Amino acid sequence: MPDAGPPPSQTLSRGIRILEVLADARAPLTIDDVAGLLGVHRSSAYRLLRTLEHHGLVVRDANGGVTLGARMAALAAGVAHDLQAEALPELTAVANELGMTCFLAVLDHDECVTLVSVEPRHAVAPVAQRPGTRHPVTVGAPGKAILTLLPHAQWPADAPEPLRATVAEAAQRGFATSHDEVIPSLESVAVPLALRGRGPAAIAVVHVASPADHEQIAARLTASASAVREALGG
Amino acid sequence: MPDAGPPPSQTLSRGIRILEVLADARAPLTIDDVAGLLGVHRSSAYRLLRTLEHHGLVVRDANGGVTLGARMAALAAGVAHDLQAEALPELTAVANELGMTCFLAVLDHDECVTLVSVEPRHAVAPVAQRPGTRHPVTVGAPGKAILTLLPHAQWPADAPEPLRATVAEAAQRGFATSHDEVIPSLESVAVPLALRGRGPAAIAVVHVASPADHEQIAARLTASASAVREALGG
DNA sequence: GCGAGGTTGTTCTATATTGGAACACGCCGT
DNA sequence: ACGGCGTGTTCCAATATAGAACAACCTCGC
Repeated sequence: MPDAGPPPSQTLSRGIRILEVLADARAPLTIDDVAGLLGVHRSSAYRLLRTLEHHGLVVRDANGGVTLGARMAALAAGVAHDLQAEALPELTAVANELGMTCFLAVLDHDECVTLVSVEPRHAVAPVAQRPGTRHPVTVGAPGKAILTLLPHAQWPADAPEPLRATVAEAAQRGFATSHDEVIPSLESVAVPLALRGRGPAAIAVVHVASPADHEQIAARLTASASAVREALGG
Repeated sequence: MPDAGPPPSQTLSRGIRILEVLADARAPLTIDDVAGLLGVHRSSAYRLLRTLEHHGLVVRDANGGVTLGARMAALAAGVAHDLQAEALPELTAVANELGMTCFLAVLDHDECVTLVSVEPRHAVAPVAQRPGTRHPVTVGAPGKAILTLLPHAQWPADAPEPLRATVAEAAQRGFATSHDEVIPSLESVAVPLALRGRGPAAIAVVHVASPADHEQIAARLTASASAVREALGG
C-alpha cells in the first residue's frame, strides 16, 4: 500500500489543478488569475495552459480568457461508460414510470457524484440533477445507499455516529431515503448497486416532498438495479 | 499568434494522453498497457498515474486495473456550465413538446460534441444522444448548423465541396437537416446558436425517419435558441 | 497623437524534476 | 517449485522545468 504522499509529478499536478480551478470558475479567467490561484509564476501557468489548449481541454476566447474546452466533456463520457450505457435505458424507464427524476450515482473518495440523470415529462415540479453534481456521501439517499455497501471501516472520518443506525436500517430494508438533506423540500429514495470489480453505486429518484409509497418506489428501483447488474455480469 | 508547435509541457501532455487513452479503453488497463500505448517507460507512466489518482481522475481497482475516476465527470460539469444551465430547461421543453430527443452541441476544433441532451417520454423510438458524443462538424444537422456560423476560411480542410452549397442553403433557411448521416435511419433538425464571446453552438433534435414538418420544428428550436441567447446576454 | 497601465508572449539559466534501467516483492497458473 | 507477469522502489544522469527579466501588444485615457 503506497502511502499518500505529495503528488509524484509536480507539473502534471499543477496542470490538473488548473482544470479544477477552471471548472469552479464562473467566468473566463486570465492567465494571471490562474497563476495567482495556483501560486505559481505566470510563466509556468502560461506553458501549462498552452499544453492544455493543445489537447483541447482548455479554450481561449478572443480576449485571451481561459475556459474549459468541450473536449473535457468528451473525456468524461468515457467514465464507466459501460455502466452508463447499461443504466441509461433503465433510468429512463424508471423516470417515466414514476414521473420522477432518476439518476445514477457513484462513490468518489468520500463524495457521491451523479453520473447520468434522466428527467421525466410528467414531473410535478421539474427537478434537475445535473451529471457531475457532488456532495458528501454521508448526505442524501444515494449516499446512504452507497454507505450500505461499505464496511464501516471505510466510512469517511467525519461521519456522524447517528448515521450508523440509519444506514444499518437502510441496509436491512434494501433502500435509503432522505428529505430536505441535499436540497430543501426534496425527497429522495435510493437503492444500492454493487458491481463486480467496480466501486459502489446507487440508483435513485428525487421528487418534491409529498406522500409517496417509498416501498413501492424502492421495489421498482431494485428491479432496475438487478437488470443493470446482470447486464454487466457483476 | 503563437504557432502550434509541440506541446510546451511534455509531462502534462503525457498525463493528458493517459486520460485520453483511458477514455477510449473499454476495460481497465494495466500500467504496462498504458506505458505501451504512450510509448514511455513503465516507471514514468507509474508516476503519472499516481498523480492522476491523487487528484481522483484515475481509479485503481483491487487488481491494479486503471480506469477513469468519477471526478472526471465532476470536472466536465464545469464546461460552459452557464450555457448548460440556461439551455437545459429549454431542451427539456422542446423534447417534451416535440416528442424527440433534443440536445445542445458545440464546436471543438473540427468536431461537433454534444454537451447536454434530454430524452422525451413519448418518443416513437427512444433515441439516446449521450453527452460527450463526438463526430466531425461536416456531418449531421448540428454540424452543418455550426458551419453556418463559421467563415468558410475556418472550415476544416477536409470539408467536401458539395457541403458548401448545403450549408449556404441552411444559412438562408436558418436551420439544417440531415438523415442517415451520423446514424442510419435517423433524421435530425438543427438551428445555429451564436453566443457573444463563445464558440458556435447548435440546438438540435433527432428522431426516427418519418414525415415531419421541418419548418415547424426549426421554428420551435429557433425560439429556444433565442431564449438561451437572451438569457446569456449574447 | 501619445503615453500609462495591464496583459500576453519570449528568452535565459540554475535547479529541481523527470526519464529510464535495474532490482525486490507478491501473485497466479502450469 | 518454478517462471511469467504485474506492481512498487531505488538510483543516477539527462533534461525539462521554474522563475525572472525583458519585449511586444493591446486598450483606455488624456
